[in-house]
Amino acid sequence: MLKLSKKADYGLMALQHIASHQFGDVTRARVVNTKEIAEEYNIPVELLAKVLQTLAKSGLIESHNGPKGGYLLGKSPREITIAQVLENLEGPLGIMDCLHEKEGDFCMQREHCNIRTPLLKVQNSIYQLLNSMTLQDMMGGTPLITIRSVATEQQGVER
Amino acid sequence: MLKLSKKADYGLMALQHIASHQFGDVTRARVVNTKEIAEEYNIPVELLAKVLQTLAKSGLIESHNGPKGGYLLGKSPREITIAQVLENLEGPLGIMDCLHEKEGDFCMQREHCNIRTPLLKVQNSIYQLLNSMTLQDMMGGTPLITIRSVATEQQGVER
DNA sequence: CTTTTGTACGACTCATTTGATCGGAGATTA
DNA sequence: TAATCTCCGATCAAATGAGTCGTACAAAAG
Repeated sequence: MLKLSKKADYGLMALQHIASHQFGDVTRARVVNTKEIAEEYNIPVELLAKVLQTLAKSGLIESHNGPKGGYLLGKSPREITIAQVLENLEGPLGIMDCLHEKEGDFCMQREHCNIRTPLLKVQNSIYQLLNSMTLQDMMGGTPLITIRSVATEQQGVER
Repeated sequence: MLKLSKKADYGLMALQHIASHQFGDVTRARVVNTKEIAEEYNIPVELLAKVLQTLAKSGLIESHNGPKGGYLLGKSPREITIAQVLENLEGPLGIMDCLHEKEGDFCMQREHCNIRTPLLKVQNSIYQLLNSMTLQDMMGGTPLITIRSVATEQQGVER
């Protein structure tokens, strides 16, 4: 129920990985390639490649072609929110079809629908939640060796 | 993305309908049957029937058999939350598989997963949101007040 | 300049989930 | 007691998503 798609999962993992390596050593930001990420997290390479291509197309990451190539973050980790990632990979998020449909394309129940208004509020709240959490916030919670330097210099999620 | 299933939609509509008719006249609570609801909202009768059966099995509504039979609310509208309805119809809600799996059934990425912790917080926030909104809030009476409290009460990740 | 290595990109196939349907069993009213 | 209306479990078809394959392109190495 309300489960995220694999593409979304893989995309978030990859972004976290790229961000960690890029900010672990700022002077010479490491370019990470698809194969490296795929092997690290046991993700099918071709599928991950497709995900990264989509993210690159939207500008969240930059692709560098050729040998020694790979991906680099396109924006600051503070500017990349979970909502952005999900929408880029899976289209606009809405808990109901009719909440983001165009005019004249109503669902069968629209006429007497009695749950549209309350669910719209729920949807907005969820979006606000996802849009308030950035990639930066996601880097603080996992004490990995490679990103320890990052964790010490900036604390992530505050509540 | 993050779309609710048809069963969930139909279930919420039906519950709202049942609650409205029962709440409108408490002394002789009207028993509404499947066909009536299906026609009102243009829902396939057989599918709606299945949804109502599931809800009845969990105790959220009571089924009365025979002619003049139908369904009745099993609990107070205040005690029925959206989260309860969704979980009864679609199983435990989790934005990721690994967040409610049993021991020894880890996903492939679990070993080096770097997004588990932050996403767990997101999931908890969403659950809290859905569990704080009741059927009472969804009824026509005073939707604005109750819903607004939910939106402001959301315990998201603030920065 | 040629070769080699690795990425980018599109189309395709397969599996899982979801939506919808059918026929039978049980219960209540007349 | 019989007829009618409902609940209920099992089954089938469609849609969505996960994953794969093969080709084209770009850059570093020889």
